[in-house]
Amino acid sequence: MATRLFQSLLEQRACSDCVLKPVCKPAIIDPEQLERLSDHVLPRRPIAAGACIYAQGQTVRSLFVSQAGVLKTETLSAGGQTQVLGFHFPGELMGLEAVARGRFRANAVALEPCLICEIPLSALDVAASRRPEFQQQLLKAAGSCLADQQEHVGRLAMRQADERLALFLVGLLQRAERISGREEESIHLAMGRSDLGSYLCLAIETISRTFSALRDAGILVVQRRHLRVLDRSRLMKTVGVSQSEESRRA
Amino acid sequence: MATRLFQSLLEQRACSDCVLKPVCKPAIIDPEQLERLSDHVLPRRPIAAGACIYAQGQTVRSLFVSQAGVLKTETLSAGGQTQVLGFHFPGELMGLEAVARGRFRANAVALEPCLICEIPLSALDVAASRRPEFQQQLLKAAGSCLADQQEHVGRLAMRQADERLALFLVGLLQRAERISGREEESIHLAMGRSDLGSYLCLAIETISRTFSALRDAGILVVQRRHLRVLDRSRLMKTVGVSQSEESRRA
DNA sequence: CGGACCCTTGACGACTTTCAACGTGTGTGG
DNA sequence: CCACACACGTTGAAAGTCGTCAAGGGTCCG
Repeated sequence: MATRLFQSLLEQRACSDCVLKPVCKPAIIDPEQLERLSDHVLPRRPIAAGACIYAQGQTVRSLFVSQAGVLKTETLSAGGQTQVLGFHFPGELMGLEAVARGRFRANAVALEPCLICEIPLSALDVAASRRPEFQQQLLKAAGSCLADQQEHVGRLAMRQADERLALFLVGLLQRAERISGREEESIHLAMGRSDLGSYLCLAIETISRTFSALRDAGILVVQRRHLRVLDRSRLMKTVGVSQSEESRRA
Repeated sequence: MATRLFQSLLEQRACSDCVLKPVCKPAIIDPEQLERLSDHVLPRRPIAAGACIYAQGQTVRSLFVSQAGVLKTETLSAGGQTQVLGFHFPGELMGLEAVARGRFRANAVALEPCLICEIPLSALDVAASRRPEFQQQLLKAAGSCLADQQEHVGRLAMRQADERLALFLVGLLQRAERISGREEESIHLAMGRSDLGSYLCLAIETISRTFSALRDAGILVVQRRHLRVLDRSRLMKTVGVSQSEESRRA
């Protein structure tokens, strides 16, 4: 065990030269904390698209953060159907929901080639004992995950399909803009219609139709997984004001 | 600030005589940890039904655990509508989702008379610095919240209304049985149809109709908020096997 | 006893799902 | 280099479920 940690120390790369550093908002907010933690983060590991970084039922030994690339988490429900629980963008902590029971509750699958940082649970303890404030950071990261999940519930509560999808797209825009720091107008969807449908609890046909409706309305340009936002204000307005409500008011 | 903490120490009651102790699984798992923490938990406070223990937008200074009584958390969305995000049973940690941004994202409202434990964030720090393992407990509590929320997303993914409601009821049964330690057959709903509908993303009429359907099927006895489970196995079977699927197979 | 609130029930309409067929893009093999 | 297969995405038509509107019944409290 100690040898393993030692080995990881040998192989480590400092987080200070990690592209994640300015991005890693939810996972580790304070760059100073990052330095502390860097002693115990395993080296980043490249992951192929479609590969699994952890699987439902496995024992939890580490948490994960993507440095580059988007992942999805999905559970296999009783009926054998898969349910996409979330998408995880660079800098977002993964696996926390598993520590309570000690086993992963879902598969984490790379949607595109990824660079993954693995953080052994033992490293968290070490980091926390060295720097008590680190616990606060960790707690904030946990709170952030929880807040994300709650936001998703809020999305699902949007009754109409167009509201749900629009809210999701706005979220994507904002996440991308937080990273790049500038206003974005194009969106690349890392996930297919199938994953999107499962995530938003809509049939893939409904996803497709809703994209078409947004296209016909002149709000989006849709080319498979590449989107361009033509009318940002109307996209925002779609959230909370569904088509049916609009037509009812007219 | 220090005075305030000091005062809380004077008023404190030991968690060791807390009815929550054997119950407090998600919040603080190890009774020994409870002792540690007890030095810094504010005295329990009785809360009237309908009262608010924290409100959306307020600055977070403490986390909360109910000792007795169920609460709901709800957000006011842009449209002025409220969305129930969760129900919180005794022993479940509340407020964690707020620590990331520093402000509560929802109102926490008592559905019945409650006894609430308030845990100042500063107390968490103190407890963690005294006992490093406490961080693990806290992390598990956070993971537990996250897992609960994910389970709820899984519920919302159940397409049919009867599946969602049945899954919710099964969850209630299991929670009650975890606390009492014996098999329960009656359920008391702390929440009205309105909150239930918002939580499950269904109209209250649909909730009502679904209850009636379960009653007509001989699965439940429904008397307002008091339920009795007549046919547990068929209630379980309703989860994952909706009426329409059953009739389709027939 | 009246009123307010909560819950139930019915009818209708709208939205989404389902089933089915049809493009389109990509990759493999000839 | 082309042909084919396969996965992915789109579109159409029909059916079903749930939401909305409306009315009625039950319970608690003043």
